[in-house]
Amino acid sequence: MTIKAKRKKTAPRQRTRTSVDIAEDILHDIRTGRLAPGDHLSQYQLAEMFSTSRTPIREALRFLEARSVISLTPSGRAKIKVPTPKTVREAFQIRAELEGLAAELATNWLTADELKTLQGLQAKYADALRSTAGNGKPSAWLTYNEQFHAVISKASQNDRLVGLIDEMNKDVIGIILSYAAQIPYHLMEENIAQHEDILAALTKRDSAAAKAAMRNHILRTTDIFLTWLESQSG
Amino acid sequence: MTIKAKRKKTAPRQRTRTSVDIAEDILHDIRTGRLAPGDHLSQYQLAEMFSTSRTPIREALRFLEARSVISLTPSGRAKIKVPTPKTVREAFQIRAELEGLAAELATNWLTADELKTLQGLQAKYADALRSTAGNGKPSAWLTYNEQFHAVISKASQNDRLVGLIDEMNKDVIGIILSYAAQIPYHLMEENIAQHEDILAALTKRDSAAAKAAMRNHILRTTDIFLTWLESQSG
DNA sequence: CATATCCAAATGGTATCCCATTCGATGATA
DNA sequence: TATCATCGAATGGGATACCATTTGGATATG
Repeated sequence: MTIKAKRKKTAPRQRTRTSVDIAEDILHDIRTGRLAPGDHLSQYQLAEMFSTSRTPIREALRFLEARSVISLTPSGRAKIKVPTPKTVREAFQIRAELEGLAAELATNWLTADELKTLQGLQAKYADALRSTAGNGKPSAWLTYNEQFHAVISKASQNDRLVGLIDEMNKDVIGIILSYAAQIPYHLMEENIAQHEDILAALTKRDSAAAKAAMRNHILRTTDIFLTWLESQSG
Repeated sequence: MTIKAKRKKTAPRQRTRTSVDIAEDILHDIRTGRLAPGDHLSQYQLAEMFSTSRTPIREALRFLEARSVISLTPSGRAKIKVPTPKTVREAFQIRAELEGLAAELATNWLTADELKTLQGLQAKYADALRSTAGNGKPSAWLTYNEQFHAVISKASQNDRLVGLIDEMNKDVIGIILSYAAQIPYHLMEENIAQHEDILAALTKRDSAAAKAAMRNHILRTTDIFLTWLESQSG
């Protein structure tokens, strides 16, 4: 009773949304490698894995299907989509456009505070990137990179755009970026300058330049990444 | 019996995917006005409406939630999102960028046949638009417009982009465009010239121009539409 | 060894229950 | 009369059990 009452006060509505939460959890498991692209997702296994019944699992799978994270075999089996060079390029092409637009719009809205935040993130990003030059350490700079992009995205003031970018990050890009930790430093180095370019354009309130810099940044990174990826597998 | 047997032969696998079909049906009902923005969707009512049980309905709702067609109240009630000038502008801003990219990419891939198709559609579009100058007839030209954009989108060869554009069309844009039949002709007239511009750029294989023309077209149309909409309600 | 057959597993859908929360109308009170 | 409290119906999320169908592999057979 007491516990129940307390729970009501501290977290009044944990009631709903579990199926969406499960979808997010699955996404997270994909990002962290617990579930791999190509894996088949059994509803029963998932139900056990998340200590729940099939009902919410099925809803979560629909959710992921709508997000095109999974595909269904003709028989209905859910399979985690496998990124190919083609789909990666497609996704990044779109992301370049979307984030370019975000940068363009953000130019009008970024506050002095946010610009300062971006500068701070950029400094930490560059530091982290340089300090991991040798070792293939996990992902210190990955976080700063994500935050850098997130601040700009949010500042676009276009909620739907923010949602779309976020969705793409969770769905595809994030999975891809998890490879990024393995890319040699010298290939990533130019990213620092690209972030500087973006920052400079934003500071000057030059929306066209900000857009161009952001597009260029993402497109270049795509090329670097795909070239590296091919050099690994080929 | 006979009918049932026949159905099994002609359409062997109507088995799966009904929940997604229901989602599409709901979308369709929204587009055609049977369901209106702001409506609350009761799982029980929908189940009855589609002669099915709650389970597929719930899955369909997740699907629509992932597509952000509906939003959930804190209690979990599904509500069809109501487009506001802000969200409309947001959606079209994104669409302008996405279709701009599609036009840019399509420049490299469009075949002579497709260009011819576009010219044909453009002629029919202009005709239909002019012939409905007076009366607020339903939507003869709407179809040609959709097809015109669809051909370009497909020609981008970026499947994910095609999916995104299609999704946006079904989710928001399509609903908005249903208003378009009511807009006076003189406001729509310049759309003909804009389509010409796009077509010209595509014919000249000028990807930058095609992109710019497409963006301009969509952005202008957004302004016209929103201005008109405000003049109606205000 | 190749092919045909059969069965277990998994899926989608249906039908009920159950519980917690929310909504709404009814009725009490200031 | 207006506001508030209350209680029951409606609704949503979840858990099970069951069924028909499809798939794919195991098994049997030529």
